[in-house]
Amino acid sequence: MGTTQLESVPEPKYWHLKTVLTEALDSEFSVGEILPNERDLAARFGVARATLRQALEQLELEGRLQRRRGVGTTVAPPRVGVAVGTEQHAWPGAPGDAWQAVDCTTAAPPAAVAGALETGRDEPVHIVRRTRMTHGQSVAAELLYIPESSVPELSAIDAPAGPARVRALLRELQRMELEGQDSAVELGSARADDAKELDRLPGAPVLVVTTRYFAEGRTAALSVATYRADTCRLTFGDSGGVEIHQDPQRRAS
Amino acid sequence: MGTTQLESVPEPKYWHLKTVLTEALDSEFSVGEILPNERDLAARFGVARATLRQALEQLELEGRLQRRRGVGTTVAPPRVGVAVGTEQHAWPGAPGDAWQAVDCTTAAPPAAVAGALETGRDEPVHIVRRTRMTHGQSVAAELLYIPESSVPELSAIDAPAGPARVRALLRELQRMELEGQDSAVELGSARADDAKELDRLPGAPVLVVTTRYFAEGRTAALSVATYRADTCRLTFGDSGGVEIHQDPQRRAS
DNA sequence: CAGTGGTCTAGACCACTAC
DNA sequence: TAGTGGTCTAGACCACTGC
Repeated sequence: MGTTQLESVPEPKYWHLKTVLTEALDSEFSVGEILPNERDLAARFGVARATLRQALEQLELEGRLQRRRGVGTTVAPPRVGVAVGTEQHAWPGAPGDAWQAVDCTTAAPPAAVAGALETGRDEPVHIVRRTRMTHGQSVAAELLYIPESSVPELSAIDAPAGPARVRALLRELQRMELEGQDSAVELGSARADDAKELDRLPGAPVLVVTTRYFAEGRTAALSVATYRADTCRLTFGDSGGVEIHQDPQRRAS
Repeated sequence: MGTTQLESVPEPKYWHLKTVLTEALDSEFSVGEILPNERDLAARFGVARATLRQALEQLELEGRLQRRRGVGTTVAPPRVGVAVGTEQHAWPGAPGDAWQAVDCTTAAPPAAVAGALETGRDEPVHIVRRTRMTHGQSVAAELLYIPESSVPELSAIDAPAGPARVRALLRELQRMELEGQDSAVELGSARADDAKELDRLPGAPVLVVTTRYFAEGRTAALSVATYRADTCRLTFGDSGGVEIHQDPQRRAS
């Protein structure tokens, strides 16, 4: 009765480790600095390497660390804010667009895309692959689906391949009046092709932003953009975003 | 020369396993169904349990599975779309608000919050804790920071504690004209208190939505909301969101 | 109580990077 | 070639759920 033992829950080691490392990162390391390797760190903390890795994985997920095979673990810079929802809507490819076209094909859409486009599974769509750069690093890869019926002029003349074709496609889109758009954000893991584009390993956590563009009473285009979750903070709305990390810890100064 | 050996890269086992399981989930299982336990599954696929778990973790991250200690692994329902960016901005607590207050304290703000509020580190803020329910399950936990200077009337009269105090606080806020708001979304991991609120383990992946509310030429309130990343799809914009998962796999029917 | 997922260990080997 | 992080194994024990 009345033992002083509160909190009988033993905190998992990797959780405690993460806390310790977080504090160390805040106080003793600066951005870009390389940490000791995993074997040394594990030994220093007296845990198995797998346990240490569990803590490192979480810190990487939170954007505090960056790990690269063959190189080492470094302290990551703060996440960059990337604007994904502007106040005034605009077609992809409009002036000021941050995206850069990579290539372009025409094929039958995946079932899920066909559903969102409310188009038949048989109607081919143009698929434009684009990437988005910020501060010299690529932060997102996008697949832009445009049904042939959205750009009827283009399919008739069979435009040239490559970048010229992309330009023609987007120019055709912009001739319509954009009636609205909406977006959704969810967590996903990078497919092999996206991972390559983003310089990450397959399965890396990404924020998937799906945007529908409405024109002429239907969905005229669909964009599926995958952003690096470790380095990006997606901003919506009036101004440039907020500088907050989820770090409501109070430090007794 | 010209060996047929393409793709000399050996695909990691857990990655292949994930693919196989994904296909099985699509074709052979229905929502809510329970999978065999991890030890059986690992044996069936001829891998160590840790390897199997790596695949399951990714599937849970993608919202395909739900795992609960002591119970088992079940097939998750599709993610629910939750609206976080309405076209017409509104104060927290406005009519139609999906949030429910839990409690309320007054304290010095964490340093990061003080920065975003552009208030002194010394000025106390009201901290309202709220939760958001959808379809009978809680999907988000929020901390709402309101500087005392944003609700001067309230601090003067020293309102009653509990829910009544929260109502008084939000009522005071709504007397100001909301001049704008902006939001940012980033990936995080659940703190212990949030995890408890969300019925998840600490460290579970969450989408952190940080919203600033502007009034009278400054930031009048700050909301930090953590959404369950496994079950939620955050929607912004005109209509109710998109029904797309990142699943551009084409099935040869 | 039996059965589940969660944590942890002490190894091993592989893929990649840089010198 | 040496050193890094990434994958994988075969165990063990713990915390939690439901009967």
